[in-house]
Amino acid sequence: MQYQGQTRILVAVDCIIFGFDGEEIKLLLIQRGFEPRVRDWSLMGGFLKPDENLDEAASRILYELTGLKEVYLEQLMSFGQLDRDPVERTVCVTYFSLINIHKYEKQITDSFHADWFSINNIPRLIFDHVKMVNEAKIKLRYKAALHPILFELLPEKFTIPQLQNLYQQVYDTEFDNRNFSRKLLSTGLLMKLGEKDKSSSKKGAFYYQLDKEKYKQNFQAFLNLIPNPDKFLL
Amino acid sequence: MQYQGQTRILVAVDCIIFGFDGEEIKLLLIQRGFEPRVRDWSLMGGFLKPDENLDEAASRILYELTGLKEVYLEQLMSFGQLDRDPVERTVCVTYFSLINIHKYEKQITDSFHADWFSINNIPRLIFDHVKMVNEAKIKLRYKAALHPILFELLPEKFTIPQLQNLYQQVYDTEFDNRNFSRKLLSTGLLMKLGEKDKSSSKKGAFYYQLDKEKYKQNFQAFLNLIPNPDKFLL
DNA sequence: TCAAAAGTGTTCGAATTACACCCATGG
DNA sequence: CCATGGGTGTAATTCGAACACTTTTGA
Repeated sequence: MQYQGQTRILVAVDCIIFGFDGEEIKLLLIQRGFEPRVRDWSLMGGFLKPDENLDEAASRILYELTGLKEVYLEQLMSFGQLDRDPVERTVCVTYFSLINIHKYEKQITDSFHADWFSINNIPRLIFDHVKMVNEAKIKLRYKAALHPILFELLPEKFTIPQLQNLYQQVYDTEFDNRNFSRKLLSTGLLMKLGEKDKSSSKKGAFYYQLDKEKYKQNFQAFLNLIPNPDKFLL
Repeated sequence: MQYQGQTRILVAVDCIIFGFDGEEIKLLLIQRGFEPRVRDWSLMGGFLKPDENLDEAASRILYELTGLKEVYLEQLMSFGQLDRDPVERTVCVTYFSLINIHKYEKQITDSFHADWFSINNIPRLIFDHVKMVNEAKIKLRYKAALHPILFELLPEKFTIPQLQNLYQQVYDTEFDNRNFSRKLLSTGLLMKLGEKDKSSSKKGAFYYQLDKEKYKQNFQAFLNLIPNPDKFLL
């Protein structure tokens, strides 16, 4: 049984994948392997299959192209401009993903002609992918101002200066390190480890780890790490 | 030219329409006119046509069923569970809308078997529409905690007690009226009128009006009207 | 005259900001 | 021994929460 007289349309799923290399926020892009616009850079995407729902499609696409499972993945929004794909009318549901860049294996990058690009230096993208990236950046700022999601971008063990740098990149500003670490530690979400990371200073910075339990429980809590958040939202 | 070997799918657009009658938050629902589940209550929706984009489809649907144009309409999210529509696989893009209930003409309600339901007393809905409504409620709380969108639910002229009541309904709590009006007026978004509304008290409450210019400019501003917002978000 | 809602100010405590110095270490 | 980044404490201020009384007027 079917609905009569209605038009069926291609549905695509595209993923905006963020990473952080310790210096900059990065975006994972692939070089398109088919026409039109072969070799142009593009978000990772694919068509929705008849036997999968939207979240499954996003996970599949992410897995096919990065080999990663169980990563942070959240629906962003849908795009349906008539001419957004020159080949054929396609409605696109986008997801944004935060991944630990170090878990991402290099060989996959190679085999799919994928590459990380600094968020501030994105190449020309196909279709309306730039608009998608911009929406994702806005949502990332929103969400990260209220929820501790940026931990998803870091390795298991990280230092406070690393984390501060990450926030500074996301909000494109500088924070006072004393206030930052005080607020951060006051959340009780972090556990200090014995080790130090000596890669970025002679003194070394202590590693911390997320308290997974509290992280899950407090996910809905405000993290008021960002002073004057209204400066940065939308 | 078309993409080969891909499945095309029905795309629907459903609208979650909020109103406020001065007492309660309401939801506009229609009685479905066709099988399956004829006469069951449903969100207003329709299928995406080949010549319209998503926003246009949502506006059209809203217009067809309420006669209203230029109302607050924002994409919520998309739903794609395999079995969400028993007739045929359908991906649904939802929008939520805030309308001034008094602008909504009664005759249209009648002709479409539509009706307003208190948000706290929603009838059984078809498919996954309850899930959609819940997502919309969450998003409404989020958005209204950061942006002055609830004015969209009120008439041109409104009183501060009315507005406070609206916020109290949205967040299902009570606010201190002294703090509320102080914060509200400090935004500079409101202009006091000479008239009073005497319908709800003997003393009467002054009408206010939005300063449209400032409203547009300050749309991105926090309205910290809600104490402890983290209690209410998500 | 009284009941019922509108309107207004102050005080207190907490939270946020601004700010400067010592520490540890590798070179 | 010194340059570099890591780490900590305090004072001043702002901001938000709590709280109670007066006003108006229709019934």
